Amino acid sequence: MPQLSGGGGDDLGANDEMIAFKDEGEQEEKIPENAFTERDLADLKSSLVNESESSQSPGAPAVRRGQQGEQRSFAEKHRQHHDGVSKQQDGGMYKTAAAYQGYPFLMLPDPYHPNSSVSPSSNKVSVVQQSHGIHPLTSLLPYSNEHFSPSPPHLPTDMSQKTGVHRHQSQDLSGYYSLPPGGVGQITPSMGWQSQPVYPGLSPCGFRQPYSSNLTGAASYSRFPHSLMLGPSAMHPTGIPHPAIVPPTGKQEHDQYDRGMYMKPHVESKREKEPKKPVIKKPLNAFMLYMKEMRAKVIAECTLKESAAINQILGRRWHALTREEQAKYYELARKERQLHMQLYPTWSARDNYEAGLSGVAGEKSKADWGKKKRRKREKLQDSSTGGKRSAFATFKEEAVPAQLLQI
DNA sequence: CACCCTTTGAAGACC
DNA sequence: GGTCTTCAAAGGGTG
Repeated sequence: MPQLSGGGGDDLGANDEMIAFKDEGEQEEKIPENAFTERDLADLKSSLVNESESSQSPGAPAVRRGQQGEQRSFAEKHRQHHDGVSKQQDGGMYKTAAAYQGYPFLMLPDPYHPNSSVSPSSNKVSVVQQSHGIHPLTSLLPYSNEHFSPSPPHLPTDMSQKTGVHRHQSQDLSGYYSLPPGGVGQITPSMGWQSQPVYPGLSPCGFRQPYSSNLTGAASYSRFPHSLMLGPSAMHPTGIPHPAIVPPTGKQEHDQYDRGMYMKPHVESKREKEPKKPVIKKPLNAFMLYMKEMRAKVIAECTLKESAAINQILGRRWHALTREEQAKYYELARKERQLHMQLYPTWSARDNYEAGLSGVAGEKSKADWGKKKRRKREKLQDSSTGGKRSAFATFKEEAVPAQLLQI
């Protein structure tokens, strides 16, 4: 059963990792242009995506050599670079945190201002605010500034009401069952920290932004996500319909979700016969929340559609976020976890370990389960000599448009 | 049509 | 306790 990590220790999720992020960015920023000559071709290729996204920044070195394989060892790198590289760029914002002294605030000046967080041109990919894209739990969160208040009203208040939590939720749930002022409809506006337009009109991918997004588009978002249209299949055991309960249809779940799926059990006509156990999805972590929000913009800006490539860009952007910016997503994620825990106190991530394979708990045989595990293990073993990285490089080479690679 | 790819983070499993 | 594995989202690509 998921638990809050040490009550309060969960705040901001992973500070350590964020520190690492900064280190990464720092390191990437500081590495000389020619430093990558030592890197393998895969690294070079993989860096191209980043270059493509950062090249729009005037003056930006557009060099971010750190790659996924290296991102895990930034603490070490940090030690190597810290003395030499902490000379600039901290902007004085995080001087109290030694680990952030070298953070490259100039590295990626957040070109994705929130005004473009909604891409009218993207009808397929949702951002976190979009009704069809709101994560089951994300949609429940009141994305108001209160959300990030110094002393968030999460656990104590929420838990204090936990006795009746399954029936009458606390304010966290009000965003779902009855929105308070500043509920879901204000999700995007609340992301005001992103609203500093930087290099307006210049796409992070080196292209003029092909759209002029604005938040008015979000106005059309359903203030009451499809959760309110939930059908019986999405009923929480407590009787409260909740969108985190996903019909166990594997990949289909997304489509169903996007269409207000919970009231459409017939979508899965083939498997209709078998009584399905609803699958309660994991709460989204900070990065997932970030991805949901930013995906549409990246797609619009980069004219990319491959999620893998987009995720790479988003991963880099995530690292480029300031600590404050990330902290807000960590806070959102933390609230999601709390809410999830309140709604599904008996739920465990383990529940989806097997169910997730097919979307139907227990549908997949243990043999299949083991097969997948084995597959991954083999992949990892292969990657010890570049297996994963090679696949990564290959993917990028093929998936990332040539124009992006030529920047 | 299931799975892969790709990202980060959380949580469970395992040693 | 540290490490490994899985799953969250997303959608084009692949076999």
